[in-house]
Amino acid sequence: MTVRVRFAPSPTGSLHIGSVRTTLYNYFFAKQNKGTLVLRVEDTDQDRLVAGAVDSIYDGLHWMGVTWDEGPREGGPHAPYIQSERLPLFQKAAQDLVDSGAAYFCFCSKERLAAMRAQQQQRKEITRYDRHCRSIEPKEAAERARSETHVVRLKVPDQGVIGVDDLVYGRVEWPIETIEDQVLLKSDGFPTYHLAVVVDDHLMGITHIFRGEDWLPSTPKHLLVFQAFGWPVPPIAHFPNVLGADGKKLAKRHGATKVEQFRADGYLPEAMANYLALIGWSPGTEEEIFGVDGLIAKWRIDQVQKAGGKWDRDRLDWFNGVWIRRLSEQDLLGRLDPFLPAEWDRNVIGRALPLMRERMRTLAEGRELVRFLFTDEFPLDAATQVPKKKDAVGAALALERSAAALRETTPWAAAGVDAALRKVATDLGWNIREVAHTVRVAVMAVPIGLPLFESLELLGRERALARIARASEILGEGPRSA
RNA sequence: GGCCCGGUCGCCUAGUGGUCCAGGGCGCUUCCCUUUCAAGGAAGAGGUCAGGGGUUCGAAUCCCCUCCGGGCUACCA
Repeated sequence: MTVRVRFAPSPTGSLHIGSVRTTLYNYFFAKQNKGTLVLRVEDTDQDRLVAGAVDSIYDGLHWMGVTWDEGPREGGPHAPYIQSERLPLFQKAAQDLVDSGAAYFCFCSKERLAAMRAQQQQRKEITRYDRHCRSIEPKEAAERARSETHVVRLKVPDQGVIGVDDLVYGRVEWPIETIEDQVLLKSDGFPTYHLAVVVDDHLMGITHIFRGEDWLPSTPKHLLVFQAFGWPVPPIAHFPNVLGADGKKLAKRHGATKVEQFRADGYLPEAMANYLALIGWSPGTEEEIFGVDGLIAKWRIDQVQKAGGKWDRDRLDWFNGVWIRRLSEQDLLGRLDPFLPAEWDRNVIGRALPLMRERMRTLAEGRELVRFLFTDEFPLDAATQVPKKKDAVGAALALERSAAALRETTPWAAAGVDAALRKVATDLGWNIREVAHTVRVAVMAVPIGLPLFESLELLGRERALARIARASEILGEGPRSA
């Protein structure tokens, strides 16, 4: 049997990092089994639709390198792949269940339901539907359904136990009396999630149901629906949630949660996939740098963790740095490009690249590292120019001597700059670190960054001298203004 | 409240009865390298394996209880 798995996002916002992890696992499984991956858009809640959400799903997943075989834009043998375009299928399915006596029409108003729930809560009872409409004669119900607004509810058995052998969580069982007569078809004619997933997973020939842990509690509902139709239940697995630092499901308040945000911040898809895959899965070895191909080869569902994993930005940053360093210069330059202003000379960037790559954890950081090469407009602070244990007068002298030395340096290259500044240091009785510090701040504004000598080479003699001159002026003003 | 799931260093995790007085990675500390910062190298701190009872010659690993955390509990997905 060919493996067919699906990922079924709701277009209710831009692509969440947690959904990406789940999708990745589906993708790995499909690929390693030479199976088919299906994208199905579950837009059965018309109130929560967000424009552009499907674009976000496509953009985000494609950026990550995930591809699928069937979907809204790809088409396929089970089209359409958007649930709102499959309404007749769900309506027929619901009607079949009513006809077979497994489901019934319910005419209760939302107000009655709300009042009932409030009462139950007040009496500290379990809040669930009281099956008020379940006793209406089918004939009468069918008649009323013609004119009255109604929903279709599942007739849940009175008692018993229902369970699943989850591929990750193992055997999980629920007492049936804790499950209410679930709404299958809403009054607007749309199915609920619980009807739609079951019907579509069956119709689309899905062989393995993989989804996030938060769906585990509603699995018995789905089991009951499968049962009502008399359909076989495919193997099911739930994957542990991705959590925020506080242990709760990762959400907006925890910071960035959208793929596009990470993309915009300069994270590489390789790093995202690598990092994400390792939340909730481990190869069981000490290897941890994996490309997507490696993940496809190594990922195994029986190695998936049950406990949720917390999001750790530092670890992501580390993975990103690792992947940045693994890129060829050519490749890295290409990735950097969209992060750089168009007017920044790419040849200069290319020359700076070897200096940058070990210092940037994100592409955006890379941009900041070379900013000083392209703009003379940055704030200079006299105090930071002065090395520890030195004073402004000394720093001014160091700058003056450095400028003089650099004026003479030929050819204008890092090695010569190195030698020249070392000589200045010796003459001054300073440490080269101290001279470099002062010059660095004069030229780059901050005491950290790319190596100074190479940076000066890239900057060019004239601009370097101009900046040193400017810094000297500011240094001279320093004591007076202070 | 009810149902369900989970609980190994701050974080991601290895570990499925002995080779574990618990291993790796991130982060942290120190040192080396060094013009800064990184990267790289070396060393180190950090864990009553949630707690308590069992079972067993032997338990992080099996059983029970407790505690803590989380998810779900809609005509949301």
